[in-house]
Formats: sequence, C-alpha cells, structure tokens
Amino acid sequence: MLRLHNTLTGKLEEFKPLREGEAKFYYCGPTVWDYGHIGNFRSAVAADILRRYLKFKGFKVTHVMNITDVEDRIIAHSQKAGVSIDEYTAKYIDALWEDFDALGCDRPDIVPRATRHIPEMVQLIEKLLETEHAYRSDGSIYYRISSFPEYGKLSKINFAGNIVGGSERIDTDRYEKEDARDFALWKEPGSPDEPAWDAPIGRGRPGWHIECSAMSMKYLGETFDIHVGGVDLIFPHHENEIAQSEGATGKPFVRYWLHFEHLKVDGQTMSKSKGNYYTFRDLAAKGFSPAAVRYFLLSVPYRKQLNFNFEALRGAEKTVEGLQDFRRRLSGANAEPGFNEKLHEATRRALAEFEAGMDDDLNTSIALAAIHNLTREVNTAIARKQLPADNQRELLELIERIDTVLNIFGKDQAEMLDSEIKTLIDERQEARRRREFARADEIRDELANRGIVLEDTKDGVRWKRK
RNA sequence: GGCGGCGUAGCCAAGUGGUAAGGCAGAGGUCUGCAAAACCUUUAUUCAUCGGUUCGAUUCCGAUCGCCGCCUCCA
Repeated sequence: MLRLHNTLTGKLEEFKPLREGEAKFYYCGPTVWDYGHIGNFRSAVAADILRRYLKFKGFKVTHVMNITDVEDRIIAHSQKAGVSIDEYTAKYIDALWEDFDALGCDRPDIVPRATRHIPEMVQLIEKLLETEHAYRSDGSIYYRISSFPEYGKLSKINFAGNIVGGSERIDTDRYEKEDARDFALWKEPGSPDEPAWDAPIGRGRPGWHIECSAMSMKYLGETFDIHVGGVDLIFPHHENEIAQSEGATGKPFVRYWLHFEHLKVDGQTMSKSKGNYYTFRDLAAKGFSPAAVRYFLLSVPYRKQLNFNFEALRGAEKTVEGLQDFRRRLSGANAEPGFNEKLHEATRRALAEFEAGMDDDLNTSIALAAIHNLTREVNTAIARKQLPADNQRELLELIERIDTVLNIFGKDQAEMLDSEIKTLIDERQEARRRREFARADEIRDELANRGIVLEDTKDGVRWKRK
C-alpha cells in the first residue's frame, strides 16, 4: 500500500488513483531559463522515482512534464538576441534532455510546451471571464481571488494578517488590480515588438500560471491524480493553478499534491552570488559520474532538505561503485547448483523492506538501507564460496527489479575487450605466475592508464572500466 | 512581523514515546607477491541548548540559539 504525503491535507494518505490501476501525474519541471542547477535535478530525479515506483506497483503511468518557455526573461533574452522563442530555447531544451538521460531519468510521456498551447489557455481564460473569476483591466486580464473563497487551501497562507496588513513590499505600481493578490492570466504586450499572440481575448501573452492549468487538464483530465513540483511552487504557482482550474470547472483539480524540498550547499542556499552554484555539468566536469549524482540526489527522502557538499558526493560515488561492483561480482560468481534457505530469506526480506520503505512516502533512505544490508550478506556468501546457483539467479532478478525503480546499479558490461588489452592481461597473468611482479605491475599501470582497472580474484582476473 | 521546515557521529543522513538504520571517511584484522575488491571487528551512553510532561523523550510541549524556504515582481 503506497502512502504519500499530500500537501493539500498535510497528511500521509493511501494513494488511490481515480481509475483503478492507472496513475496520472503532472510535474512542474524546470524553466528553460535555469534548468541546469543540481537543485532542479533533485526534483527531476524525485519525479522519476515517483514515476518508476508507480510502475513498480503495477500502475499504468501517464507522466506529463512541463518546461516553461514563455517566461518573461526568456522573452526578453530572445528579443535581445533577435531570435524567436523557439530558437532561443532550443539549445537549453536539448541540453536538458541530455542531462536528463545521463542521470538515468525516464523521459516523460508528454512534454507539452506553453508556446504550443496558447488556444487552450485562451479558452480557459474565456471560461474564467464568463464565470466572473476573471476581469479585464488596462488591456490585461486578472484572476479575481475574492471570487474563490478556498484560495489559500494549499499553501495555508493567512492573508488576513499578512499581505494586506503590514507588508511594505506591496507593489504599489499595480493599481489596475482590484486586489494586491490578484494575478495576471493574460498580459498586454509591453511594447509592439514584444512576442505576443493574437486571440479573441485580445493580443497578449499568457501569465505564468495558466499554462499548467490548461496543459495538465488537457492531457490528464479536469481532475487527476498527482501533481508534483518543488516546494517553492506551492505559493503562488500551485495555489493559483487550483484557483484557475477549480474556478473554471467547479471540480477538484488534483487529488494528491507532492512537493520536493530544496537542496542546500554546505548548509547554505545555493546561489550564483555565493559561488556555490553547481550545475550537473559542473559536477560531471569535476569527474563525478552521473550515477553518483543520481544516487546522491535520491539518497534522502524527497521531503527532506538535502545538504550537498563534495565529501558527500564522493561518498555517493564510492557507494555507487560498490553497488555496481556487487552486481558484476554476483553475476560473475561461479555458483554451484543448489539453494540456500537463509540467503533466500535474506533476499525476500530485502525486497519486503525495500517496498515498505518506498511505500512510506517514497522513503528511499530505508529502501537503500535494505539493499546495503543484502549486499553485505551476499558478499559474505560469495567470499565464502557459499552462493548456490538458484540463489544467484533469484538475487540477480531482485537487483533488476529494484533497479527498475532506482536505476543505480548500471548495466552489465557484456562488452568485449579488444584483443590487445586481452593479450596484456594474459601476459600479466603469465608474469605473475613466473613471479615477475615488476613486469606484472607495469602492465597493470599501463592498463590503468587506458581506463581498465584490474582485480585479482581466486577465480581469475576481473576488470572494469573506470 | 506572519507561516512552515530543519538542527542526529569527521561528512551525507534514516528513525521512533522504551532506549540510535544505512552509506562514505577513520582504526585494527583476514585475504593478496603488492594492490584493488570483498569479508570480520571497531567508531554517538547520545540525537543544537535549557526547561517541562511522562515510569521512561532523540521522539510530545515551551523557550533560546542557528540554518533553510514561503509570505513581492518574475518563473
């Protein structure tokens, strides 16, 4: 039984999809503008884990992910560069998918683009105008928050003692709004050459929030199962999505809201000005493997703030190497026919603990602990040459099954070595046999320089690529 | 000022009203020609601090200190 923490109710709730056996979710992904920092990828990996675990639990999953491409900054920069929005965003989006793939995230089923869904947004705005949830002012269209009494139910922000009260930060330029909280649905272009769309509601461009309401409902229905995103989106973005969608349809918008916590760096906010701002590519350039980054990002439950530093990432690198070595060792072990009840029990227990952890609001820490406990036990059995073939098979199946969710064990290297390297390895074995260790070490160093790491075992030499 | 989250060993951290998971690093050992890997043993009388409730608190309550986020535009 999968239980998820629902921001809407503040409680851990059993996940029951709208339609038996199907799970549909919408992920407010990174904006094109700043997709690359590792905080964004923590969310991306968390969404990936959710998707994969829903599949693990047997749900047919529909995963929609948005990459915002009508942000003001994008418009400003594309204008400055003298290119279209599409031309401007293309390189960011290509890079995003490259990183996404490298991090072992499955591509979402649908990636709608705001720029391709203007008619849907316009339609939604028209509906909101009809129902008096929206009003025109000064060429723009705003959402009337006073028309939606439930406003604030997600973020639980107390507006009474807050915004209207003492804040000096109210934007006094915004006189055209009826209420300071009202937000733009459709914006009049600031200048004639600013990118804008002609529509029955007037020439303009969409406000930020409307795209998610329009696109999520288009692909997932007016009410759908899960909506996820970073905690920073709870207010105002997700609050506004609820207001727009429920205002327009009169139906509940989303049943489960999940929010991913932020990443800190050395206990501090990650920011460019602090010089502690890292992109995934920065880390890759420093020699960290994508698997290590993925492991690090998923090693702590998504609702906990995760503190990044290089010592921790080095730890993740070692851990992932250990897990991948384990899989290789397991599949390469010379197992005798037979079956060991105790190992079978350990295997069964590991799966049960993995699933119990994941069922508890996707507690990956617990899930990983179950795996580590199992690998130690199995390593001991292998070291003692007490791994029967039936257990070996069962264990490999388990790893494969668990890895459909975590995707950290790496692929089995079925790769063949080229003959030159193979000859060198044989030559080294021969040198070792003759106890010409200087020569043997020389060859080992030579291979290491070519990225081949050797390990001598009782069953012969094992190699891996570094 | 309002609201929320967090503070657990050198590092990343899980967790619970009943006496601290897991990983990395460290120490000792086994194995090895040496490595590497793996295995074994070991590493928090203690969970920011101070009070309170309780038979019992890291876990509940209050205060204090520190860190993070939201409360404004843009996303």
